[in-house]
Amino acid sequence: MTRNNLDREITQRLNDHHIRYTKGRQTVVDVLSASDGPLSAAEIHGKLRGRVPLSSLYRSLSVLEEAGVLVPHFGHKTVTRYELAEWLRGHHHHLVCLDCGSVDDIELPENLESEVTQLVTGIGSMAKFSPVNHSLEIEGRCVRCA
Amino acid sequence: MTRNNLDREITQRLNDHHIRYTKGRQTVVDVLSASDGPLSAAEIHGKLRGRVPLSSLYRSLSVLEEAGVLVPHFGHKTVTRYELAEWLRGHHHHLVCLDCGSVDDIELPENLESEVTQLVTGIGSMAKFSPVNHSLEIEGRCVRCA
DNA sequence: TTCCTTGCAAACGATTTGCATTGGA
DNA sequence: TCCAATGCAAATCGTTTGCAAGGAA
Repeated sequence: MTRNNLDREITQRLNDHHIRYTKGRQTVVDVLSASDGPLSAAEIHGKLRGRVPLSSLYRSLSVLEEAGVLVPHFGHKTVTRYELAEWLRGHHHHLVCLDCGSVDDIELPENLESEVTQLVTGIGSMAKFSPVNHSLEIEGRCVRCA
Repeated sequence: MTRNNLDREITQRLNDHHIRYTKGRQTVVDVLSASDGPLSAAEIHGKLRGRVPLSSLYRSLSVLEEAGVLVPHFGHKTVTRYELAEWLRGHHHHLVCLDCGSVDDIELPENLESEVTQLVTGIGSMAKFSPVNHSLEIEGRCVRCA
């Protein structure tokens, strides 16, 4: 999705939720959309050179999460990382490096992804569970740490 | 795995690591092996009616994690939940309920599981990533909340 | 004895909240 | 104007750590 499209979509969505798309919130979205993996509040804070106070960041994050713009990811450690929601960022899975702790997104080719979806559907009916979404979390070593 | 087997395996493993399998640590393992999903320190503390102080629980958990007996699971929220490691508990995936937050384990029939494994292997070579383990996290609604 | 484990209390780090101020519709 | 959004500082909550006491080898 182009940056303009992203902006339009989000503005729209926030309007629907009667939430303002303020400068601070745009900043958060900008940083996250430029990232290739989920980021924590502290990481975003760092990328903004501390210009936005942490408390405001946390507030922006939770507002954007409620609106369905962001999704939290709980990879490892005590910190929560966020990324753009699927309808903005596309469906993907995660590669979690056991050594450096980095979390990278990965998009599967269509055929593989549809296999996963079928699997999930099957599991749902097998377990009397109604799947809403899924994520394949793969732990291992990234290229840098291998 | 029977409870006696479990005990023997763990004792062995801890011996190898020069770590004592004390009463407190056994208690933690007992509670976790009786559970059908990962539990947080606070939850274990509750099940033990507060008889074991939280700080000791946390210490037991981290010792058992280092020894490879327990594995942390970061489902939702800020709390870390633990469960027995795969070599004790068997490989499985997670069903995370979006409403009540419960995390249930699910074991896939062999054919489905091998599909997942193949997928993971494929993804690894595709992404220059060395998979060590994987987990399919399915979010949705459990029977109770559906 | 010697080293590991435990309990308690204090310390920490991530996140949340109260309150006064600022800013946008 | 009026309510939502922000900044700051204080409060919370999960988790970790220092230190003295208890236990096993």
